[in-house]
Amino acid sequence: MASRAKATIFDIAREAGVSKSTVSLVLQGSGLIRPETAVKVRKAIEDVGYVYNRGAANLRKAHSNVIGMVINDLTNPFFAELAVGMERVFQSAGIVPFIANTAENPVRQEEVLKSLMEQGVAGLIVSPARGTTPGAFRRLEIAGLPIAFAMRRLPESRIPVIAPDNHRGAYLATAHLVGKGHRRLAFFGGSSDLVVYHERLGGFREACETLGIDARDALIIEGETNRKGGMACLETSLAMAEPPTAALCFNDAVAFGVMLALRKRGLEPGPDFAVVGFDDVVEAEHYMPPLTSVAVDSAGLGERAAHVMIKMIQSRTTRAEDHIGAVNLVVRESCGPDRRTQKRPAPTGAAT
Amino acid sequence: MASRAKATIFDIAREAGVSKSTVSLVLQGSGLIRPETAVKVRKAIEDVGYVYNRGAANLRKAHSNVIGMVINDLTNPFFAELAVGMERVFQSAGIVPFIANTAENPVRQEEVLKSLMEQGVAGLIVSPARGTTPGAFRRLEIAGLPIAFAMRRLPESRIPVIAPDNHRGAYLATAHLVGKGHRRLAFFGGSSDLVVYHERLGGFREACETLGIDARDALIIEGETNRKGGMACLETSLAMAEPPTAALCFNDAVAFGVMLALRKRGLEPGPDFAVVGFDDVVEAEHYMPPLTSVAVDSAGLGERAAHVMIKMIQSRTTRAEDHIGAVNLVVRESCGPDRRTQKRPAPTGAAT
DNA sequence: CTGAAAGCGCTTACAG
DNA sequence: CTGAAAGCGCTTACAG
Repeated sequence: MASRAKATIFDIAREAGVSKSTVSLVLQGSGLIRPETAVKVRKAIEDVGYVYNRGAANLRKAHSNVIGMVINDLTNPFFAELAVGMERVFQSAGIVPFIANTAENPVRQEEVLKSLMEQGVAGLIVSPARGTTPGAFRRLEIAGLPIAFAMRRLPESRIPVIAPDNHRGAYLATAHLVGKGHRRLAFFGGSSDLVVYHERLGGFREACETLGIDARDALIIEGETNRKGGMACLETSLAMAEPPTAALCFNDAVAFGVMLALRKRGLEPGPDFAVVGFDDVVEAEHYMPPLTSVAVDSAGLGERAAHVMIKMIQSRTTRAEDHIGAVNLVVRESCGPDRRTQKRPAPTGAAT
Repeated sequence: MASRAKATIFDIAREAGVSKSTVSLVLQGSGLIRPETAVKVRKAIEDVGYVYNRGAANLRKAHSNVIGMVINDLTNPFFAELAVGMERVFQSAGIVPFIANTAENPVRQEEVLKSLMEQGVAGLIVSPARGTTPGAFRRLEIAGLPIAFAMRRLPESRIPVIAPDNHRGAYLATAHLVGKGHRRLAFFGGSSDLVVYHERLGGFREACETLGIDARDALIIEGETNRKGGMACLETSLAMAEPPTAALCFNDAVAFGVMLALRKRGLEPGPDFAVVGFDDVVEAEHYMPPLTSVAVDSAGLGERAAHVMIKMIQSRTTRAEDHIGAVNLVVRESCGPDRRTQKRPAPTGAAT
C-alpha cells in the first residue's frame, strides 16, 4: 500500500494547461491572476489531490511560517493552558505552531531547540526548563531568531518576557492573610533556583514589611513545588517553637499538600490554619475546603505571547517590551473566618 | 539586528577544503569518510555556525523524520501524558515529534492535519476529536501515510488503534461494586457519540448480566463528561422511585462531580453511596474520600503507540495490529464498607 | 575515499 | 495577466 507519487505544481500546471508560475501565484492567492484561470487551477489542484510542500516553499522563500513553542511541562495544566492559548492565535493567523515538551530537562530542551532550528522556525516562544543556563539561548539570539519567554524568565537575559505579576499576586494574598488577623506568616515551597520564586517571595516580603509584620514573624520554608513539598513544609513549620498560623504557598499543589497534612493531624484548613495557593488551577475551586488562590490567566498570557511574537516577526526584530499580566486573588474558604473578630463573615462566592 | 546569512554545506566545504558531497556524507555519519577528513569537516561546521536545513534535506530525500501527534485536548492531563509518553520514545529514536492540539474540534483537527501534511510528516498518531466523521482520514489513508489512533478509535475504521481495555476496566469496577453488596447500580456520564462510551458501558452491562444483576437494576444515565455532568447524573438518579446505591462513572471528573453533589445533600460518598471513577487521574488519590478508579497507563500507551508508528514507518506499511493496554482497578475509599456484612474492613492502601 | 552534476518542489524576478 | 529560467540547500547516484 505504497503512496502514489505525489502531485506537484507541475502536474497541476499540466492539468490546467498553464505554467508552473501561474499555479504558484494562485497558491499564494495573488491578485495578478485572472479569475477564470484561478478557478481552472483550483479545480486541477483538487483533481490531482495536491498537497502543498511547505518545505520546498520555505527553502526558496528563506523564511517559514512555522513557529515553535517550547514548554517545560505539558502535563501541568497550568502550562498546557499557556500552550493552548498561543496555539489559538497562531492558528488563526495562518501560522503553524508546533508544541514541544522539555519535561523540565535542560538537556531535552537543548535537543528540542536544535530540532526546531533545523526545521527552520521563524520564531520561538519558550517557557524555559528549570536549571536552564543563562547561555542556553545565546546562539539563537546571535542567529537573530525572534525569541520570547512565557511564564518564566531567565536571570540576566534581554529576551522579552510575557509573565504574570507574581510579585503583586503574592502581595495581595499576604495582605489578605494579614487582614484576617494573622501576625505570624509563612511562605511555603519553591526554591531559589526559580526566578518565579524570587518574585513571589518578594511580594510576600514586601507585604509583611508594609503591613507591619516583623521579619522574624515571616517564615520562609523552601520545598518541592508539589503536594509532597507542601506536606513537608507544614510539618516543619508546626515543629517550630512558635508555629505560623497562616501560609502563602508557592503554588496550588503545595497548598493542597498543606491542607492534606493539616487534615492528617486532625486540623481544619481555614479555621485552624489559613492557606492561600497560587495559580488557581481548576481543582482549587472544588477542593475541601475550596482554596483561596491567586488566579493567573494562563491562556490569556499565551495569547498575548503569540501576539508579541507575531509582531516581532513582522517587524524583523528580536526586541519587544515585557508584558506583565494582571493577577487576581480569588477568595474562597481556605483562610477561615476573621481571626480578630472571631466572627464568621457571611459566606461569599468566589470573587472572579 | 538582522540575521547573518545562513551558512550552508557549501560554506563548510570551502572552510574545510573539501567538496559539498563530502560534507553531506559527514553530516549523515557515513562510514565512507576518512576520519581525519571528518574531523576537519566537523570543526568547520562549528566554525561557521552551521545549522542543518532539514527542509532542504527532506525535499531531496522525499521522506522526512518528523511525525505529528494530534491530540484532542492537551489541557487534560490524561491526554497530555499520552503525548509526553510518545514524545519520549520518538525523541530517543531521533525522530522529531510535533504536538498539535485540536481542542476537541473537528474543524481545527482538519486544519491541523493539513498543516502537518504540508510539513511532510512521515506518520501521524491521533487521538481523534469528538465528532470526527468517519471520512476525515480517508484522504490521508489513500495517500499511504501511516496513521495510528491512540486512546480513542473511530467506528468502522481500519486504522490501527492503541487504547486501554475499557471493557475490562468497567467490568472489574462493576464487579467490585457487586462484591460490596450493591444490587442496584448506575452508569453515570458520557454519551453514545464516543466509542469509548460504548466500550465502558459494555463492560458494565456484561458484569451486571454475568453477576446476576437484573437489567432493570442497571441504570444508564448519560451526561457531560465533567464534574457538572456527574452532579446532574446523581440528581437525576436520586429523583427516581428506586435510586441506585452505587455508580460506575464514565471518568474521574464525573465521579468528582457525583461526590460533590452527594456532599451537598449531606450524604457521605462511600458509606451512603458508592462511586467508582475511570482513568485514575492524580487527584483521585488525594480526593476526600480517595476515589476508587480504573487506572489507565496513559504514558505507557503513548510509548507503545510511538513504537507501533516507528515500526509502520520502517516497514513502509499502513497496517498494524491493535494494541489493547492492560487496566487496573485501584481500590480506595469511595465505595465504603461492605454493605452485606455492614462491617468496616480494615483500611487498606491503594492497590497499585 | 572524494568530487562534479542532477534534481527534489517550490518562488521570484524578468520578459513579454 | 502569463511563461521561461534560475536558484533555495540539500542528497544521491555516478565517476574517478
